Amino acid sequence: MTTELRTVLGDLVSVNNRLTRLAASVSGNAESPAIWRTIAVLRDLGPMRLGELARVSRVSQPTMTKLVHTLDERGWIRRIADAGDARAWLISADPSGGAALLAWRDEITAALEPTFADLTDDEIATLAASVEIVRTRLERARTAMQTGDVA
Amino acid sequence: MTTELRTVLGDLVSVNNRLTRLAASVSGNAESPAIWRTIAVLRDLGPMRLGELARVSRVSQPTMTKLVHTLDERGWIRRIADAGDARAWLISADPSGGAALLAWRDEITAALEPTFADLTDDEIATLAASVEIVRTRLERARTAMQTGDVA
DNA sequence: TAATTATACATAGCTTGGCTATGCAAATTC
DNA sequence: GAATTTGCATAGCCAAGCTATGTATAATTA
Repeated sequence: MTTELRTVLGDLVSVNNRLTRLAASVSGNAESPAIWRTIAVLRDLGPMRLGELARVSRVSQPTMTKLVHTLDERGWIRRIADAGDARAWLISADPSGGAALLAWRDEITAALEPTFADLTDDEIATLAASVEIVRTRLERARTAMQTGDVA
Repeated sequence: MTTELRTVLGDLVSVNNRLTRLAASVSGNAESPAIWRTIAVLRDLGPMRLGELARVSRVSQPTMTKLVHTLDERGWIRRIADAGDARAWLISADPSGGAALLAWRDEITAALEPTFADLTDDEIATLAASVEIVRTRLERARTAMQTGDVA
């Protein structure tokens, strides 16, 4: 029923909010979630223009300009001039950026692992299935957005 | 196996990161995730001292002082003097804060619903189960922390 | 009991992530 | 060729996060 779907969605966002803080705090807090999110998007979806990267990441274009600047300073992305449009850049994840992302994931998963160590195989499968469900909806929201939809 | 657990945990944090942005962007962005997270913690766990609220929320004490100040301005929490310790306050969710939280949840879930509308009952159950799994681990991390543990 | 140490919260000051408004140059359209 | 649209950058603001430090109360201990 719709009521239950809404409840679950609300709980999902709420719990995620706290999990994100937990992940940030168990890592050394060296880099922000926004940095890792941006690299992850680039790795998952491939090189794209700055504006599209902003839309996919659900941040404003100026915010993405800043993030890309920071990532560029770290050497974690490449800016490739877009042949055919002198205004545009293609933003691509540098291998070092991917490596940094993996290192961060290692760090937080190692820190979180004890707390989740007693999960059964079924529970792990449940989490994996949920990740897939949310991932497909994020992708859907992305493509819907491109066609002018709201959510 | 452990490898798969780590992969799932990393994916979970990554996907949540993007979902949090989606939720923030579909809402009017009127208030920050930190505000809602704090009220949610107070509602779930009941009144507590500012310092404990900071630890549970995984933010520093000065950050929580600021958040509580903002929440107080909105009238969404109450500061109750702790009888027996003149330094301490008990922070309690005001009914208006709970109402504001529910209104925000209504807003974001209404906005997200179309994207998730085609979920089967099984998929909804999977999401609900995941929420419960993560919630229990957050609670475990909280109590472990109080006994001096790291994660 | 008086002095010391520890605790609870507040303040100061910084960085980063987020936003809107605006500017500028290149593409596109008329 | 002029006007409009588009893509990114800049400016300037606020909130959330941090560390370092201050201040008052508790707790401890000499």
